[in-house]
Amino acid sequence: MNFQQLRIVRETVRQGFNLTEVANALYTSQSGVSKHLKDLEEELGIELFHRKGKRLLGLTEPGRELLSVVERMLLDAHNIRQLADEFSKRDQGRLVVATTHTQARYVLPPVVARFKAAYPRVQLVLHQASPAEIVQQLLSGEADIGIATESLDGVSGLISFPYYSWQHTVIVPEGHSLADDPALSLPALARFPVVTYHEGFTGRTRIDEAFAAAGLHPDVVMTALDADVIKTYVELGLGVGIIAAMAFSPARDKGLVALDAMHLFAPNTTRLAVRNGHYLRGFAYRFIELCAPALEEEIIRGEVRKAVGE
Amino acid sequence: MNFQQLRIVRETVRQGFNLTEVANALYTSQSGVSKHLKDLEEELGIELFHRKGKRLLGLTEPGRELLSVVERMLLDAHNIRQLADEFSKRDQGRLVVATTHTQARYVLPPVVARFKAAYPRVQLVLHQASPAEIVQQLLSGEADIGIATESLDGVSGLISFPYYSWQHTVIVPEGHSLADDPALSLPALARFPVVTYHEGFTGRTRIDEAFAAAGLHPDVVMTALDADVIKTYVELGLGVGIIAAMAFSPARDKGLVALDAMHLFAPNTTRLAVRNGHYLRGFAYRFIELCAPALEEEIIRGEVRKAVGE
DNA sequence: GATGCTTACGATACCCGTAAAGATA
DNA sequence: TATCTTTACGGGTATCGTAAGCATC
Repeated sequence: MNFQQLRIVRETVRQGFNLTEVANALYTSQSGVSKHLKDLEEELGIELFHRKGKRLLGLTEPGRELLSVVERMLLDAHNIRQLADEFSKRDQGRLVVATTHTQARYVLPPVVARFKAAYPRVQLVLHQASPAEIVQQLLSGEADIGIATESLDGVSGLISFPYYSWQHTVIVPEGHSLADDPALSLPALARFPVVTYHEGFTGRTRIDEAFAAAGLHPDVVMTALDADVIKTYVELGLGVGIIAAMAFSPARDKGLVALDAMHLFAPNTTRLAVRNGHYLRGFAYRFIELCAPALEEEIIRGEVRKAVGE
Repeated sequence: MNFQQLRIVRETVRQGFNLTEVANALYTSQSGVSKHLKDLEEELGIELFHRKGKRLLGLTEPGRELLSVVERMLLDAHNIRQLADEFSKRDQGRLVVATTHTQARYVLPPVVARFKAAYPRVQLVLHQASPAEIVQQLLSGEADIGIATESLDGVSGLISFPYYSWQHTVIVPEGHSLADDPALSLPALARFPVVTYHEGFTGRTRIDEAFAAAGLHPDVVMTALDADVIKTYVELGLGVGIIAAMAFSPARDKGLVALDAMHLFAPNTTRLAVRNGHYLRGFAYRFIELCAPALEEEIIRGEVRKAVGE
């Protein structure tokens, strides 16, 4: 049993049991992949894969049990390297943060600026992605830290922490009739076509919940992934927009007016997540502290430790 | 990085940083051991060991952190093999139970008999040892299951379960004056020389606590590891004996009388322990169920899972 | 001087990749 | 037929063990 064999087992599952793809992904020959799998199966004395003739179809029962252990072992192998770099490279390295448009555009810039100043030799990579993709990138080890308002909570294999709270705001073109309304209400809002986020993005859940609770069915004429697109179409008069409050800036967004909507939609909690059992470099903890000073290294390490194996 | 290197790292610590011993323990050459360690240190870019010239003295800070990950990886490697055997060998294998004299002699025989009948192809090994040694054997992976009344609780890296409760009894030679006493008391007992277990064995703690709470200082003239030795010397008139109740049998121990002592000493709880994160074969769970039917596989697996990494 | 670690070097076994053959859709 | 897996085989490399050299105690 060696690490290459374990990597091949993991990759075989990830690549949907196509050994040619596995070989490509691991930069090796497909004959070697095939042989390694057979060798491992022979050494262990069990079949790890269901086969139909020469095709691999899926994992056997022992294969499934083995896979979970293999995943942990390869994660540990990665952890060892990270740990070594932590001591040998200290302030050099790479930090991958997977996050949504809203965070990347309106929240993280000051954090990133301060981080880059503090750790100039760390290569900071921002992966902009959907909440679901962020989860995948964390689980696969592609990303070290994930930040999003949706999807991060309650995913097995991830630990997430509340990061900050924010609310939606309503935007309309200057001179819109709603702008005169001293106290905006949901029924008033629902009389206009609505432009807002896609489902599963940037607190869209809270928006739908609010309308549903009021028994309203707003006419959502357009959904977008980010506030910039929404603002563009609100300016064109397509409808009223509902966006994250921090995405609106009076100075920048001339021609638009933001209306207070704190009383209409429940607050959203953006969460910050890391993979369970994933060894983080020291500067990763510093990045998290820059985001939310309350999340100190010891707190996060403690949570991760508690949850290992869950 | 390969498994041999990791095994060598672990063994180097276990053997007190003597590479010659490491080579012997792993059945390989000492030059290879030396080279493997250097190769690994070079690959990781850090020093794992403190050196004074050519001698290894101990782990460095990164070495210590690495060791804990290495231990888990090697445990996982072992788990993979166990897991494979579970499917390929089913009812064959080896089960090592580390336990004390008292359990081995007076409690486990019926369990062992039933287990052997149910799993004739499993090699059942009983390691008789002191509670402290049992802990060591569990932690090192030498033993699969540990059973003892002392020491097993609260050891980090082990999970233990209460197994059953029992009490001490007082034994005296036939015709001894204490035998006429209708209600035995601690002061009465303390007037005679006492023969009982060594400290750290078979509930000795409870005995000491009881006397201390009563402000008594009994004259312990002899301590032994097991009840058979104690009985022998009580028969010779050396003193009164305090032993585990299940170690006395009127039919077998002629010449001795057991006196009720339930009201004198607190009850003892014998515990059953397994190593955290250690994959157990199916028959190991069956053995545990034979000991204590309430401890089903799911319960133990659940506890182990909860505690991983603690 | 005894013990213990490192380096050098030759034999071996293992791993990888090319190529051909066999199986599946 | 095109895709995919297995088997066979040769070249390269890494690992292992012997032996010698050199610190440490």
